[in-house]
Amino acid sequence: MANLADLIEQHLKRLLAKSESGTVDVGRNQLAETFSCAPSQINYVLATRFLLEHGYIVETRRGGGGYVRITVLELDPNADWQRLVNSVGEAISQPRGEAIVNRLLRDGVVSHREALLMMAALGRDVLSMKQPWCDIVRANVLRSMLIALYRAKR
Amino acid sequence: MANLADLIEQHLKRLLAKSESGTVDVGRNQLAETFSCAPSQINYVLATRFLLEHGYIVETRRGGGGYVRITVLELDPNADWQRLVNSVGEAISQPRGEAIVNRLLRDGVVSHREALLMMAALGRDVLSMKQPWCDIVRANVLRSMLIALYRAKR
DNA sequence: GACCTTTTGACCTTGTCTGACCTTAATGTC
DNA sequence: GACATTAAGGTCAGACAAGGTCAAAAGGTC
Repeated sequence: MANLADLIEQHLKRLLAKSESGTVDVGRNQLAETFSCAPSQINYVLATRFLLEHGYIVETRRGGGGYVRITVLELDPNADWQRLVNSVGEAISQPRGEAIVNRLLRDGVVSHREALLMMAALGRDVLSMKQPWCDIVRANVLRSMLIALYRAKR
Repeated sequence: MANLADLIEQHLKRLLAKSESGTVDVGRNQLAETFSCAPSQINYVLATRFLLEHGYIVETRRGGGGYVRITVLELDPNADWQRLVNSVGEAISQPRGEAIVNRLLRDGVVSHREALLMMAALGRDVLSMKQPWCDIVRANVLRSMLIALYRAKR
């Protein structure tokens, strides 16, 4: 438990816990400097510990004034959302994706227009690829949209 | 958000929001003076944030009494769909895709939630592929969503 | 020793900012 | 009116400031 990646992970999670907004901005190079490591080490930590599946959103920007922004999603493990997001899985077919959207529509979670928008993004011909990839990308898109809705909930 | 270009962008957008006519006239050198930067920095901001695809028209005039005039170009949701869909093209980068969505939001064509939904579907890591394909799929997704919105109009 | 995780370094891409030099328009002078 | 002067804005290459990627080396674990 004494490796760098764990230390950096803890550091970031402490920062997140302290922040009101559930968001921290850090500089990749600066953070690497603090921990005396290669900048790409920061990417490793982000890629292994701050995945969407773990309830984090990482956004970055390059160039002057660039940053790494981490946002924590307070996912309630009992909430229907969590189950919903899990139900998407690694890959999902078009009919199963549409079924999820239809249920959201029926339950009044999304509007008619929102449902149309989601359907439009899940179409087979839209994600014009061969089998396994098509379903994987569809799962990514759907999961990402579900999380966006969840975030918009407040 | 600590870079000059963003500050100047915000400044100009505030001016535009305050203006009745949806137009502002500024002096390039004077503005550069205000922000203590090179005049060409102003051109950089105009070229990266006030393009036609962002919904702005920039006109300038040189010589004595010269000016930079920025006009907000409002999207007409009944007429501009064709052009909008065409502007997506065969392939589109994430920033350009987001610019289109931002414009839809700005002009009240989509709601906040709808915009979030669209953004969620356009993310880099969501369409987890390498270059040209990533942009091609993003274009398909965005085009499909625009068409869905258009159809929902009736 | 096979396998997984961590760490680094070389090289890449994107975004910002400046400075030197260019073009155009208005105004003043003869 | 011709010409010079002055007052704008335009262009572009290049420096600078981030973050991204990937493969290979190093370190742990069983």
